[in-house]
Amino acid sequence: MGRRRVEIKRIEDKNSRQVTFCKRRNGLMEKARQLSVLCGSSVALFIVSSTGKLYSFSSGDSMAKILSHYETKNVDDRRTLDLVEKTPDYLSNEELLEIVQCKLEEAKGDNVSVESLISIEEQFKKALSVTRARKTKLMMELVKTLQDKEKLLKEENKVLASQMREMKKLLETEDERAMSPGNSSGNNPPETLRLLK
Amino acid sequence: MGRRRVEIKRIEDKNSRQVTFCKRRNGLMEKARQLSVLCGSSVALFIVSSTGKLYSFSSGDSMAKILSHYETKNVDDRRTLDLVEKTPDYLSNEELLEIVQCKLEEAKGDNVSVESLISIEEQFKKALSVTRARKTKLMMELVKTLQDKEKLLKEENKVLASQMREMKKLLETEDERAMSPGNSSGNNPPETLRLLK
DNA sequence: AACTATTTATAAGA
DNA sequence: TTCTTATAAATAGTT
Repeated sequence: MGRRRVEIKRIEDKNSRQVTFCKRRNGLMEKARQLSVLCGSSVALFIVSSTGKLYSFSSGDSMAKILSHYETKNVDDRRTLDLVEKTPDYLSNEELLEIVQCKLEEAKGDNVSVESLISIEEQFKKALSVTRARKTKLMMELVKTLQDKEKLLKEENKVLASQMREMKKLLETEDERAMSPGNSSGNNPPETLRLLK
Repeated sequence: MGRRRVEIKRIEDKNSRQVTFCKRRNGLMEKARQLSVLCGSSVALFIVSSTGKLYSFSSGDSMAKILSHYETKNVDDRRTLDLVEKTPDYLSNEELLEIVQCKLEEAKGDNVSVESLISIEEQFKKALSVTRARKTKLMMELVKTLQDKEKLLKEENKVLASQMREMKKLLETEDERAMSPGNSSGNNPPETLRLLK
């Protein structure tokens, strides 16, 4: 949406990359806000520029709410995982074989054609494939969710840690002043300095 | 950007809210991806629908770079995941079939017995089973690791938060003292108290 | 930081 | 639901 169409690949020119980053970051944040308002959904967005600066948006009561959703989602995760655990696919082949052999046994006396049995086997295989694919997909999604979650928590951690540092600095500054009140460096007049802290 | 301008406020009609959610969620995810690619920035996006379903995007790379003390583990995760992704087990059945059929073709002119072919097939199946089992195990372990990591990070978070509360309390106490100097239970002289403000 | 020519996203309709 | 289309919005290149 500009003067010309742009390929989605890393912008090599440092300057225009910076400009684009700024523009699109703002756009993305605004879109995130709009989604959360329009649809009443919780949204958390973290952007780290290539220079390491963090920008974040989160809707309403923010991370706490989203994290509480995670709590409930964890239950779902467990359920999914249990389901997956109870589908030991390395047995399915043999099970399938067994079932087919069972059918074969049944058909011994009758005039069931080999062709129809082959077709049955193919059907079983197809069903197995589908199930297996679904299982893999589920697990991949679960892994992705967990990795994203990890990132979110790390970000939250980082934010907390930086707030901590700020506070510590504040406390230390006050301690220093308490120890040597006259020592404050600055171009501000003393009265202002006192008030500023 | 539609047939008419739309105010950014909660959509009351449940149905069109759902439709809008779906459309804008996709749009937002795509925008997030584009930003991360174009500008080489790390982006993490979490969306929770009003019905509680979680959608997330995160750029694969350098988020971890910034949080370097978790880096090595993350790299391992990625590697494992890549490995797993490159093992699409729902194709294996057909691949196996193909290989066996290939063998069958080869053996056409020769006097290879059906028995030996069956044995070859069984061997293939066994190998497949083992691979599949190993893959599942790997994924399960990865999921477990990630869940443990999540727990750990949450703990760390909790600790940080409580330390924060402690500090805040400390700061507030000092503010109070500053506001009413005569009331201080302190060993600090008045001059110091004034400075603490 | 502002300005537009364009592209892109999407609201409403089919 | 999915596709189509008219229009609003975002933004690439420019000033």
